[in-house]
Amino acid sequence: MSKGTDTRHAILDRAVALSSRIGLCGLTLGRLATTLEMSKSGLFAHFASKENLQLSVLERATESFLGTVVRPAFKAPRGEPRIRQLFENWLRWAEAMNIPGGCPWVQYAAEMDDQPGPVRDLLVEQQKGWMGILAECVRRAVAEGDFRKNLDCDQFAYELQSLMLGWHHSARLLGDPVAETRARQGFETLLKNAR
Amino acid sequence: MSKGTDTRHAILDRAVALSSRIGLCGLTLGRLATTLEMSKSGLFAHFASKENLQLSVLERATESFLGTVVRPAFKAPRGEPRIRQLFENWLRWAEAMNIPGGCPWVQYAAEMDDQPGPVRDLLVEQQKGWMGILAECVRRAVAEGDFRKNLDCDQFAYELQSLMLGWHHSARLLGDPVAETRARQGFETLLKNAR
DNA sequence: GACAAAAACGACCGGTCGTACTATTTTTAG
DNA sequence: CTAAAAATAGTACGACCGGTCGTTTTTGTC
Repeated sequence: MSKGTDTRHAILDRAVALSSRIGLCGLTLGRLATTLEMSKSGLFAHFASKENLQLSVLERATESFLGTVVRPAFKAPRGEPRIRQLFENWLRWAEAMNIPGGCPWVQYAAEMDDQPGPVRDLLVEQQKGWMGILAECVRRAVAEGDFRKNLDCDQFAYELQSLMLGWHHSARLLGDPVAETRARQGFETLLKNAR
Repeated sequence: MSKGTDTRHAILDRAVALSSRIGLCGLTLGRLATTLEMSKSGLFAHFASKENLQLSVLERATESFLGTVVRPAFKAPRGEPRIRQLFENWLRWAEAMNIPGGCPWVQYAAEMDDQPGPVRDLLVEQQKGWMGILAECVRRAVAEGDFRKNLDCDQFAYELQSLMLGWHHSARLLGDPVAETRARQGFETLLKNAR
């Protein structure tokens, strides 16, 4: 790997971590450069524009998410076990990837939902993709016989996603020590109702 | 009412609306002043600091929330009807108050969860208060006999809050046309499991 | 080890940020 | 009606924003 792509990766990893705390808009070239101990202009040269940097950050976050949450879960057997693993990996991925601000998607989703443009468009596409993966796994679980035949799979995905957002809110903002227990219990209820 | 407090209210109403789209950090004095057609310094004089403005915005948002969501719901009978009304009012309050960016709390929660300071502290206090109201209503519903005796009321509040966050995500970011239907269905499931 | 290409740098641009101080206008009370 | 008080506007500030440019340093190849 050439030096260029090497630093680019380092920049993006740091950018994902930083933006998980302060958002994609709050992320500034100067601040990012400082934490990387490099010059702002040197950093800027890799991306040509801030918007391009933001898009690259989103792409890097997806790579990370797929590699840490999705792909490992697909090693688990189809059906309920795989959904369990997805949930479990999701709970862990931010800390596993040393992302200090918790799941970046939660941050990005809230800040971009009223900021039209290419960045939002990409984010929406990525989030729809994730919801699609989730729903597909549920459909698979129905096919496997783990869940009842008449289950509304998109509804299941919706409620699971909601639980994850709720966990983030409760754990990160409110600092509730039992947030994870609550999320787990909600998840079990969700499963029970699906069987 | 004196002229001063009058403009102050006008400023804060506009600030809540604006910050629902761009957040408390993205909210700038200059931009806020421009939309109000007044000078930046004239606006600034009302608050003495940006942090103070942010705190005032939070207080104004709570006033608005209590007046639009909570108090009207408390006119409904104790128990399940009141919880139903809380949910219904919550779904409507952003548009009812002409807040263009959807529920400001969702925005604030995501952006402040890693920004220590008085603003975050106040927000956390407010959100805990809201969760407390929610849980208290559930406890009341148990006492009324609408819900089962062994219901975990805090868990109920947690899952209801999650549903609301999920609705915001699905409706505002993904633009899912059935988001509200999904939220309602999740709510009904929640109620059914609680009876 | 020479040398071109790639990468990183420092200085600087116009503009906006929050904030401070002063001046002017408007509101209010006697 | 008028003078004090309150509200608003004007101006200036240092810091930082995204972005440009020319220069220097590093890298990879022959």
